[in-house]
Amino acid sequence: MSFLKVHDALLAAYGPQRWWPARTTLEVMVGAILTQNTAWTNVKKAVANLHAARAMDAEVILRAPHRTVAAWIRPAGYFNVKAKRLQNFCAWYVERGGKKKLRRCDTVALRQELLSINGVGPETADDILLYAFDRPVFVIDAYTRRLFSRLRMAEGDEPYDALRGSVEQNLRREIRGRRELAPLFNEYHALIVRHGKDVCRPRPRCAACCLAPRCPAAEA
DNA sequence: ACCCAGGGTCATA
DNA sequence: TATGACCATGGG
Repeated sequence: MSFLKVHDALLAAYGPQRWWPARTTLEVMVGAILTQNTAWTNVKKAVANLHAARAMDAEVILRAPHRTVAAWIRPAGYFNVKAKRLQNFCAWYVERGGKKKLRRCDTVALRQELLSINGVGPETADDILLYAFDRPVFVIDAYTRRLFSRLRMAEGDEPYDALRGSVEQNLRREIRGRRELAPLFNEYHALIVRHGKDVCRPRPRCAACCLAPRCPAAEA
C-alpha cells in the first residue's frame, strides 16, 4: 500500500476538499491557532465573532486588551490561553512585516521562526506553512497518526518530525517530480481529516479498516 | 454522564 | 526523552 494510493482512494471516496476554509491568509493563521484541540464548528463561531468585530486584523488583535480578544474567541475554548497565543502570533506577524515580506522567506527558516512563537507548535506551524504560504510541508495531526498507524504504514507514536519526514519522503519518492508537492499535501491532509471525522474514529480500535467509506469493523 | 475535538506549554523525573 | 496536568467550549 503506497501513500499515493491511499490519497487516491480518499479522493475517490470524498472528492476535493478545497482547503483551507478561510477568506484571507490571516484567517488561515488565526484559524490554525484557534483549532488547537478544538472542534472546527467551535472555531467557526470564534472566527465569525472576529469578523463581526472587524478584528480579523493583526494590528487590531495585537492592540486589543487581552479580555477583549478572549471574549471574541470564547466559543473556541481555552480562550485565555488562545487569546495570548493569538497576540503572540500577531506581534511576530506585524513586527516581521506581514505576508508580503514573509513570502520570500526560506521554508526552513520560516518554520523555525513560527516554532519560536509561544503557542505555535509543529502542527500549527505546518498548517500555516502549507495552507497560508503554500509550502510543501505535510501536516501531521491525530487523524494522520491514527490512519497511518491502522494501515500499518507508521508506528503511530513516532515523534512529530519523524512521521512528517517519513510521509514527505515516501510521497516524494512515489511522485518522482511528476507532480507539485504542495497541492498534493494540501489535498491529502484535508482528506485525512474529512475521513477521520466520520469514519476513522478513536474507538473502536479497528486495525486496517480505515479506507472504506464506511468502516466495516465500526459496526462489529 | 461521558467522550471527543483539525495542540501546546510547563513542571517533573 | 517522556510522561502528566492543565487549558474550556460545544456537539454527539
